[in-house]
Amino acid sequence: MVKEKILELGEGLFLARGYTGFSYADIADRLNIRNAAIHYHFPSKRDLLNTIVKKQQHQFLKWTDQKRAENNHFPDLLRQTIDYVYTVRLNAGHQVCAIGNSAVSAMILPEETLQVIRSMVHDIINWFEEILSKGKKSGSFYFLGHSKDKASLIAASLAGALQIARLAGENHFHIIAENIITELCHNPQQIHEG
Amino acid sequence: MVKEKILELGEGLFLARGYTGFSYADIADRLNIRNAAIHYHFPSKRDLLNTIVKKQQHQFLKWTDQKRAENNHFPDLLRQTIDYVYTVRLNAGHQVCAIGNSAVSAMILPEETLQVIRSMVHDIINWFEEILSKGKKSGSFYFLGHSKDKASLIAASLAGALQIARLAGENHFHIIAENIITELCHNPQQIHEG
DNA sequence: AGATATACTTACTTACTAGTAAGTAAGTGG
DNA sequence: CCACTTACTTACTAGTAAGTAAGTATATCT
Repeated sequence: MVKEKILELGEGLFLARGYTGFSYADIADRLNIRNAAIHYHFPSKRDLLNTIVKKQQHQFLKWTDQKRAENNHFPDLLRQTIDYVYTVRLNAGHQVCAIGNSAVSAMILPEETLQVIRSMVHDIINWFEEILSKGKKSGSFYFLGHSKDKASLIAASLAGALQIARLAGENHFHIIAENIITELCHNPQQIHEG
Repeated sequence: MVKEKILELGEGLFLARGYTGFSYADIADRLNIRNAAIHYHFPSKRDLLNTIVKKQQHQFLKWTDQKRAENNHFPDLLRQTIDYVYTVRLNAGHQVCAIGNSAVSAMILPEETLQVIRSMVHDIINWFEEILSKGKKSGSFYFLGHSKDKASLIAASLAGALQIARLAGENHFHIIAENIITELCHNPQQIHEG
């Protein structure tokens, strides 16, 4: 379906070049259709962007629901989340995540889209919080302070890591991600007990 | 001087709206001059952007040289760095840092500018590394792994924090920044000694 | 068979983009 | 005082942006 392909290409272009960095012509050229065909499916660029971010949010929420049911080991769940939300963007060729991207365009983005993005930020932080607090209780994770604060720190770190990786090399992302996981899984008592 | 004002406005607009998110007209309108006057000082938009990022890099390097000479307490130095590089952007009204911004525009930015940005990424990471390794030796900081890796984690976290703050509220930045500092300054031995 | 909906195309408009060419007023140097 | 520079302006061009109006082929419903 063409509509689906427009969405996929639009998503890729948005995450790779930002809202003002791509045009309907970019999508039309790649699909070998005319500019107006995109307007048929998405009357305005705002409509397109809105559909893209809503789709992303929906997919993320569906994914977390599924993972919750699977009842995985918490460090695995963290790793899987990093893969699903961030590493995918790294491998898709110079993309950054929707949050980083939207933050840059925030002043130009339509309010409707910003509301979706804002709720996505909370969805991601809440998901990390859920993993972290459960993982802390079960003894898999060790960290100071509130789970919520640690969750937003991790969300910020990974969004930033994706950007640094894009400028300074892929390995930066993997190093940062491993650092986050190692720190979380490290029991401070272990150093002084052995 | 007009040239200086163009640079200042250009910097603000770039950090607030991204490279493709502002035009010469935006600057011209604000300074009540004509579009062509900007072209007189900066023949192309690439020239303008290049001057902006080079200026930022120069200022940062000058700042770190000065701070090195002052011989501050390391946690204070970290705090001052966060203020100088990031909090300024937060207070300037919905800006993000040059790294986050450039990462989003990376595919459209001229190679010349990307080279400056890439070296800025290294400058910032190297500066954090310097503070961290010295602070660790002197007993102010406690962390696992290499200083270099921790430095890039902190640079990523703060860049991401600025973006999350822009979408979800200023307090997010301060919470994340405090979390980073608290964790670094926390001696794991202290929990089990008292 | 006729009406209607779907999924486009062609051809266009309006608005804005970066960038340029030519001219000018106000200084500066010899 | 004349040549030249600085720092612009006016007026433009070429290209691209989003968006629209009108037409068309194909499939579906009745």
